[in-house]
Amino acid sequence: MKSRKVSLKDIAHSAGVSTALVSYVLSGKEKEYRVGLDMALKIKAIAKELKYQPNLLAKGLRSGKTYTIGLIIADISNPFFANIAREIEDEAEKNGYTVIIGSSDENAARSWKLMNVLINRQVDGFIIVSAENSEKLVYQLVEIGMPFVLLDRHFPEIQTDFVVTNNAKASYDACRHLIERGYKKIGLIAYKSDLFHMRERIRGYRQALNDNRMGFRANWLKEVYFETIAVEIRQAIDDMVSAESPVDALIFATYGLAINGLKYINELRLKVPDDLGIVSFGQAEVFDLYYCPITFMKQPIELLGKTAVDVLVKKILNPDEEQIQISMDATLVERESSTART
Amino acid sequence: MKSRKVSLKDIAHSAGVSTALVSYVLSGKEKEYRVGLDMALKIKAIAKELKYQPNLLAKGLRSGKTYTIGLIIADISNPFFANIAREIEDEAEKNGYTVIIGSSDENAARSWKLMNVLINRQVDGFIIVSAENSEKLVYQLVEIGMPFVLLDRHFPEIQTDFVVTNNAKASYDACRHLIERGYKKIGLIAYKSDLFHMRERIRGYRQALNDNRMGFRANWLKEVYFETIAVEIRQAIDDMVSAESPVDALIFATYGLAINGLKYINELRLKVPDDLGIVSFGQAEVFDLYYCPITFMKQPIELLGKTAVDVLVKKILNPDEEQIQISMDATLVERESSTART
DNA sequence: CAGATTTGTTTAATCGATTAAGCAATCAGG
DNA sequence: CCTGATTGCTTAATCGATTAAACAAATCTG
Repeated sequence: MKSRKVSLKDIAHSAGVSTALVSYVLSGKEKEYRVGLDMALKIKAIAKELKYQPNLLAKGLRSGKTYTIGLIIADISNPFFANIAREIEDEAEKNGYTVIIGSSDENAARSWKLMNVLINRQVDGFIIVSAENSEKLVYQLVEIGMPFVLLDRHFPEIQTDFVVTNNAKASYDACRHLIERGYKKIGLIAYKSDLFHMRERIRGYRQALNDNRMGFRANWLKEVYFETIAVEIRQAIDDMVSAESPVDALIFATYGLAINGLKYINELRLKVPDDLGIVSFGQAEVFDLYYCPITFMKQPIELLGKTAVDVLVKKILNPDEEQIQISMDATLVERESSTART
Repeated sequence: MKSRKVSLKDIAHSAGVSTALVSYVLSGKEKEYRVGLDMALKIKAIAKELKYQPNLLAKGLRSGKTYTIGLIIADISNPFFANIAREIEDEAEKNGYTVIIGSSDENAARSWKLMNVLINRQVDGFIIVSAENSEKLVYQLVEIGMPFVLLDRHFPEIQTDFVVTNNAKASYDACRHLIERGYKKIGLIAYKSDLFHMRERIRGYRQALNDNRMGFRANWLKEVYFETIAVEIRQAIDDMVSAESPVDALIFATYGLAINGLKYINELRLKVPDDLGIVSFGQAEVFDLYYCPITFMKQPIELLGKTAVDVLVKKILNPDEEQIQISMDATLVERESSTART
């Protein structure tokens, strides 16, 4: 049963030739190394008969290329990341690469550990959705000359390749949309974070309010900690709706915030959009199936994933390629949760 | 910038000793191979200073162990699989293993291709959520003596290790629950599939109807093709609700069916649970946030994932371990979508 | 037909680690 | 002081592939 693995040597032996010849033939270099036609055929036949499968470890060790991409994301069980992972997987396969995914839990230490495991496995490059305070990773990758692309989030003060959404604009558009629909007191719930994409989502919102001469109150903008989201978001919403000047619309800066927020809004029996208009970031089936389908900023997930892979592959093939920085627009998908105020 | 990688040889050179010694020390075998204490310390110090990182390809090549698990699932962007992948990832890490995930798209050919890529990468074992008609994979793995565990689905006619949910019971419980709540004409929408878990879900449903002397009509049981789910499910539901004897409750056999079905039910403006009681398999945020939270059969995702890894690791360590076949119960989580009929 | 060229194949080093076997030097015991 | 055990380290083979260099035989050239 346990038929030992078939190696080049076995084929060579069976054909009565050296392993070199077998290698030449099976790696398609028969012309280049002028292998005899009949011998080439014979070797191919034997390889097929023995069901030869190359050992990619050996290949990688020798060649220094593993055709493997390390993907570090926050959490594969978050649909945004799961979807993007799927796109990356598919695009990578098209390019002959395999993807190894790791979840960082938005935790810099875990990211660091993951990165090292993957480096030791000799991945050819990284696609990274950065966790907070993980600049160190980026510097490390630069230092060892490892190709990488930041996805979805980047550090503006560090020069790197990246593929991201234009978050300030997305947030601006979300807010402006609510304004146009007649909402007057628009709140935003975001994560408490120094990550640029989150700062941008906050900035875009503030900007839209300003540009449209809308009022703003401190309790309309809430930043909650990722780790304690469940409790904090309740306080945040309580505060936003019960204040002397309660919000009439809410923007959720991420999918996770929306899920937690909507659950509590349901508990409070607030009706969307009559009591509260909603626009959210992220995307998932839940936005369609909510009793009042949720207006959301649709990020170009497919394109983000595909582009990240393409950029990375380009970088792997030519590390001296000049820096590639791509920012894509999100599009607003209007549903009933932001129906016009009368 | 591109500081070449540090190898054992570099450390050996820097310490003025042979690579063997370095290897002994860094792999913690200093006692066993009686390395001098001061030399051991010196080597460790140099390794740390040079920031030595072992090349896992070389290690794997030499030792025949890569501490890598191949995970083949239907689709990482399906929350059920994403969640289970996450559990597997975490449990694998605890055991010192890295996971490589591939999505098969419920496609046997793609599964086969994926399996081979992973075999070539010398994974130590597989966790597989089988696609239809992929018995061949199982036979292949058995033949080459590769440890593996089937997850979520298994082939009853093939003796393998597996970790699954007791689907007949789950389905039975789902149906009985609806019966107990006073529903009289209960339908089931499943996938058209020979996969055992799907047959079992259908069987459990039929059994529950029988045991409770409930009526049954052919148009209450629909099987739709995975590939054409979006159109087919509309026909199916049309047929089920508009027949001369329309259903008053519906069981969705999977998450994907539920999503598509609920969308159409919304379109039809059918009210849950008044027009239609619902129980679904699968699990996701959407069940909580639907206007009428959905009663569902909660599979023990965490335990399924964890157990699959544990079983696989056991098999890897001791391939002659006797067969491990584990079936776990799903629990019914009651929400408003199956509120009692008056 | 001698020398140059081409053709077809082998030899052996290499990637980075592991590990069995071997070899000095030191030490203990008689 | 000799013998045998112990300690500390080195040598070299190995995992499975790649590939530069060498080599022998066949073919060409003038």
